[in-house]
Amino acid sequence: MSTDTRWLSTEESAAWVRLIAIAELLPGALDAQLLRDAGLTHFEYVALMSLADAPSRTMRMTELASRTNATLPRLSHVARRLEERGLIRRFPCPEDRRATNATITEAGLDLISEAAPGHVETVRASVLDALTPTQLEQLYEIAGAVLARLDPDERLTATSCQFSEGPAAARAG
Amino acid sequence: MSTDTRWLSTEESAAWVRLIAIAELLPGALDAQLLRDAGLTHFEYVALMSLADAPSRTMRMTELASRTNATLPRLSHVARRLEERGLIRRFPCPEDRRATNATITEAGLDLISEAAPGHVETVRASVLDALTPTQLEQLYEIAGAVLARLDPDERLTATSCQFSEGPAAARAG
DNA sequence: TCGTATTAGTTGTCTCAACAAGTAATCGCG
DNA sequence: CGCGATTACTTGTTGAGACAACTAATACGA
Repeated sequence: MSTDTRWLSTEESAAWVRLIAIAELLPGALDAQLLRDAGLTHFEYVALMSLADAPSRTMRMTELASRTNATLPRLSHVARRLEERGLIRRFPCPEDRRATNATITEAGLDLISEAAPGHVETVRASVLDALTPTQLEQLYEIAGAVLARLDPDERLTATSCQFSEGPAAARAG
Repeated sequence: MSTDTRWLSTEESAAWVRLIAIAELLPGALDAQLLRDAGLTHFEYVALMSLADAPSRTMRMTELASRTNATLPRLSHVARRLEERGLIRRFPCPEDRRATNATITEAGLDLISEAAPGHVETVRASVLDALTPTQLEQLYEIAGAVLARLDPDERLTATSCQFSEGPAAARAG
């Protein structure tokens, strides 16, 4: 019955409580702003951004699901809704006709281009602007160490560029 | 149209992507372990722990909702399910008969006592054991700075002791 | 080349959370 | 008092995600 549990020290408990509070609050804060200003959940925003950054603005459903930490059924439902709104298009993959490719449309690019500034502003206001440059570096290292446990094959962090002028640049291509 | 957006630098973007990946993955990891080993969601576990740590193991629904970042309707549904399972009990508050008090039962205390070691083990395996003592201290400071933005009145971090021998101690009381 | 296993996605079912509306008790002010 | 406003909570409805079952296409071994 393993009564030899290594309980948390005061320091560990305090840090953990704060981390879990962030994990609880952050998704809601991001969803709230994006839903209010662009009618998109954070998940939909990330999915659209991933497509915008992909070569030919196109990606396989499986690949997109992996990058966004979604199950394939979940992505399938979300993709149907985004397609109904005209933000993406789906078509069978020529090379492997089992597969489906998703492409972001012009309307989708328009939407994320409009949404990006407000989202970046929220990211700054809720997190980044609260940290010193030193803390930003520390956060990078700490989060890297944690993700080595939570996401060993780096599915979620493989995305090249989620911000800067990503969407606008994709636009020009 | 505010074209003067301060886009994220490379360092900011990298740290942000990692943080958001953690916020995405951590709740699922905690839910998975607790559901598998104790039949509880992480939310239910935190709610029960909050009650176990409260004076007389009792708390007002509104207070509990605030501490767990739940809306009152959500907590109401969850409390009904927990009550049906015999893990908590609800009764009208004597002082203010609009209010409802929730108390954790003996069965509830038993369950979280059994669940706590496995949960702590998961917390260690997924986060804490990946960090050096220095990084733990840095995480504490960083998370504090972020929560000053996300949770200004410290609703989520007000809980005294979520770990160590909290539940067992409450038991003796 | 036939048949089975595997891969890729979609669809259906159930559970849960968000939102809105409803109920009941208390407060506040004339 | 007494009546509207507020507070505390519950209930009903809608929508989204998890899981399992299903379809379709490909890979591969005999």
